[in-house]
Order: sequence, then C-alpha cells, then structure tokens
Amino acid sequence: MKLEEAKQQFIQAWGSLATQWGINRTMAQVHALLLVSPEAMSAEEVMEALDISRGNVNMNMRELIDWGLVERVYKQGERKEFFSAEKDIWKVTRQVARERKRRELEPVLKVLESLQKVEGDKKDPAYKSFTEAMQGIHRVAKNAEKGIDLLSKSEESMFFNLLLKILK
Amino acid sequence: MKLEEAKQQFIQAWGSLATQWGINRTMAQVHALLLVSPEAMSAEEVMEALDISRGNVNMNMRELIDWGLVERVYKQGERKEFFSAEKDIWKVTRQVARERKRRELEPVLKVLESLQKVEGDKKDPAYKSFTEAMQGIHRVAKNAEKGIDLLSKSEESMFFNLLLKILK
DNA sequence: GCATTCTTTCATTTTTTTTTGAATCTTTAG
DNA sequence: CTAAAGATTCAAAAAAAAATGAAAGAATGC
Repeated sequence: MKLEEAKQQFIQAWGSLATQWGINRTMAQVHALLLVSPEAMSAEEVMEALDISRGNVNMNMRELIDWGLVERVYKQGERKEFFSAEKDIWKVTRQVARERKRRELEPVLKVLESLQKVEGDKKDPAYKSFTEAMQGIHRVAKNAEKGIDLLSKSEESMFFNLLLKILK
Repeated sequence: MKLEEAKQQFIQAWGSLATQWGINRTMAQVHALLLVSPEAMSAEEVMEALDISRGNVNMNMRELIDWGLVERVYKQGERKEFFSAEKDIWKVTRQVARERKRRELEPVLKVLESLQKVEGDKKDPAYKSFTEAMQGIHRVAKNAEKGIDLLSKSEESMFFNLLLKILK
C-alpha cells in the first residue's frame, strides 16, 4: 500500500468511527488529516485534501480547537493561519475524556441528583422502581467520574500498567 | 416533583445523552422507559407513552434486543409480547462496552494493523509521521481493549474499588 | 382451514444534521 | 487611509437519519 492511499484509508476510518460516537464525520476527517501531516496545514490545503468548502473547514476547525485537539500556528512571514493537531494519542484521549466529562457527564449527574427528590409512596412499585433506577445510575455515573479523573491525570504507561496488574 | 414528571425528565435526559453518543434518541427513550417501568411493557404501551408509531417501536426494540439490553417476555394467557430492560446499570455498562468493542474497536484495530504495512522511506517525514501516528493509535487502542476486557469481567465494586485504590 | 390478533417490513415522508458559498468582517502591508 | 488577503458568518440547499403507516407476514385458537 502506498502512503497516500493509507492516509486516505485512515481518514475514512477515523471519520466513520467518529460518527458512531456522535461526532461530525468531517470534523474527525480534518483531525485525522492533521494527525498524519508532519507539517501544520492551511485552511486551503485542508479544503483541497478533503474536497470541502472554506466555510466547512472553518467551522470544523473552530470546533476542534474548542475541543482542545488542534491549535493555530503562525508561520514567519506568512499572513495566513496554519493548523496543527496534538499527535500524542494518549493526550488526545485524556483531553476528549475531560471534555466529555464536562459537557455530558456533569450535566447528567445534576439531573440525576434532582430526580432523586421525586415525591412518592415507598410502597408504590412504580416509585420504588424509579428511585432505585436513579440511585443505581447515579452511583455508576459517580464511579465513572472517578475513573475519568484517574485517566485524566495518568500517564499512559501508568494507567494501563495499573489496569494490567489488576487483570493479572 | 411528581413521579410522572420525573420519569419524563429522565426519558428526555437519557435520550439527549444518547444522541451525543451516536445512538438513536428514540431507542434510548424506549430503553429509559423500560428502565423505570416496574413491569414489562407491550409495544402498545410504549407507543402511547412516547407517542411514536408501531413500526418505530418495533425497529428500536429489535435494536435494543440486539444490543442485549432488552428482552422479550411472554405473559401467561396473553397473546402479545412484552418487553423488559435489564435494570442493573453496571450490567448494562458492561454489555454496552462489550458490544462497542466488538462493533467498533475490533474493526478499527484491524484497519490500524493493515495500515502499519504501508511502504515508504524511513527518512521521509510524511512516512515517519504516518507510521508513528499509526503505531501510537494502535498501542492506545490495544490498551483500551484490555481495559474493556477488565471492565467486562469485573463486578462493579471490584472495578471501582481497584480504581479507587490506585487513586488513593 | 380461516378469522383474528399481533408483529414485521420497507417505500415514502418528515425531521435533523451537515455543507455550501456569497456576503461581511478583520487584519495587514504599503 | 486603502486595497488586498484572509477569516468568519449564516441563510439556504443538500444530504443523512429517523419515523410513519399501510401492506404483508406469523401465530393462535376455534
């Protein structure tokens, strides 16, 4: 397989993985493109490489920057902006985990806490079933939060070596 | 807050969380509805509760069964089918992790392995950047696989107590 | 066998998400 | 200050995903 073909395959694979995780396919493709590019790229280069419009590049790049996965790079003597992705995938993983915690897990925890306050009769099976479900979900979500906090702080070797020891 | 209102809020929250994770909102709402229902429900009851069509209930229920989150229940003397969701959220988490591993992680691992075989000059920065990226992603993905395997086999208390010890 | 009840399918419609590209805004060099 | 290069915005269009509902398919009991 040739390099260019492999890059294309990787970009496609990264894009489809992303859609399965609720992430815009194009955003993931831009990310993939930058991941395999040794140099920072301009908006124009990205437009050409992925055959998408200027506006699309701009919006998805903003989103990637917002997620903390891409940064703007200014080159000496160049007027335009360039973009570069964090290449260390463990760092990327931690960053995504942190963001998803902030954006999704924390709001859900708030809702779950407020839903514990429902009024009702403890003997009513509907009430019992509901409060038990909420408590169960809340407990698992709280534990997930701890897991993410651990992951967020760990070095890759640390984290997985520890899991490995547990596994043994 | 009244029970019915709380159930509705939970169903909505579960639905929006799901869309952020690339899962059909209605499928998640059906799941949420069954999670907070003490009794197994018929297709008709689900249709009414969520105000969706028969076909929609059928398709999403099939998908939930496929994910191993819901099962068919046959009641004595009743001709129609009923549906019931696994209530233990830790079991649900493990099941989802197993399925996502099978459906997403394993195919990606295959692609990443095949992409290591790209031909090229080790001094070419584009080649170097690409193979390094692939190796890095592959290593993290392999470790993620191990993590999922651990989670899949663990009791909730086990898993999180161990993480907790690591955290200290 | 056949009528009834219930389930499944899938072409069509509806809704949601994503993309485009022209207009506008910003920055910089001269 | 002004013109050009570049970046951003967002209404409209296109594409993708999800929902509907009528028709077809099973299962059941008489």
